[in-house]
Amino acid sequence: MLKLTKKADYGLIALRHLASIPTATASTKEIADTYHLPVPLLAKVLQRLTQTKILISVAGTNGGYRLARDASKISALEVVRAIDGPVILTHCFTDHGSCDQSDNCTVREPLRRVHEAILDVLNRFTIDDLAEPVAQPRASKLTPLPTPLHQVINSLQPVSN
Amino acid sequence: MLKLTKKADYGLIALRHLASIPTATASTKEIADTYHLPVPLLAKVLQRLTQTKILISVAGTNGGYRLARDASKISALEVVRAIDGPVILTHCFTDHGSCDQSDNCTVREPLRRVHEAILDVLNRFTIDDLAEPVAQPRASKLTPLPTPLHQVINSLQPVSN
DNA sequence: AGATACCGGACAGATTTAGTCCTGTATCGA
DNA sequence: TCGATACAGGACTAAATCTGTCCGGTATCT
Repeated sequence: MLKLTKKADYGLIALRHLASIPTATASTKEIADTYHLPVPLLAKVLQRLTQTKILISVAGTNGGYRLARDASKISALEVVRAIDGPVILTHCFTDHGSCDQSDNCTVREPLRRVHEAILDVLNRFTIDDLAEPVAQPRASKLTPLPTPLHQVINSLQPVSN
Repeated sequence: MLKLTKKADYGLIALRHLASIPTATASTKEIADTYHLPVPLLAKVLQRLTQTKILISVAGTNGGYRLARDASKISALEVVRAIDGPVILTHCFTDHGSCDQSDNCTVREPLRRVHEAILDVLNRFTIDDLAEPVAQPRASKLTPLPTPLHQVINSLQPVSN
């Protein structure tokens, strides 16, 4: 759980590809072949990205897709939403407003903050970031509950959905 | 996509409940009744939390569950992992090491960082935070791509899985 | 004992995701 | 103008996952 769908993966891979190649344009088949992705599925993903104004499609021979704007202006959040629909951490948010009839779902507000923090991470991450891996190795020690998250979360820019 | 399962929700609700009540102990039925949750399902969740040393179970009449340690020492990440299994942002990480045979899955490393940032958010968030909602209204304007995430992510504590 | 309550596996239904198929339309180039 | 290329998009199937139920079993308190 709490994972991206393969479609979202494929979308990010494709966008990164388009952001990296000199021609800036590639067809579904080209991209699918390069990364060994199922063509029809990738096609659908790219169509969706086109509908949501992230890609521009060019029909006909030598056609394909290209980014609708600069890679630094396309956030991972936008991509994920376009492909998978709205991001939902807890069911409370969407369903019928409140959990069951009782509004003693006391965790809702606190979870909203976690939710927003995660959205913020995705919102800040752009296709540009994907295209240029920093690739510096990092220490890998699990630090349990390091610093209070309150301030961290409170300082974040609100992001809906 | 990118959402918690209901089980994880239930677990968090139950833990928050236990952290809030004076007796510090409650049975499955009590909790389920309070929040209108399906008893057998919640039971399974609580069992899992017991297996993973987050809860302590007390059998017999007037038995139930209580937190195995202070609420401030139980992170949301730990809970989610206990209930839903490892958190996986991209399939690349887990599957067969590399996507397909080709290692041109160029997005893997960058996505790992997003992944870690999200884990970090969950890791810092504790049951304690759940129990004390700050409940201050916040401005809600979507700020697209505010600040470069590079430094933000680089400054985070590494968390595996 | 007997009632309460946890333990844990097996199982069924619903939902979501992954992937395929097929028909249609637009564009380029010969 | 014809034909190949490539996008558009709906319908459909299969697999995986999630949700929820049912059951017999064990521990503990009164």
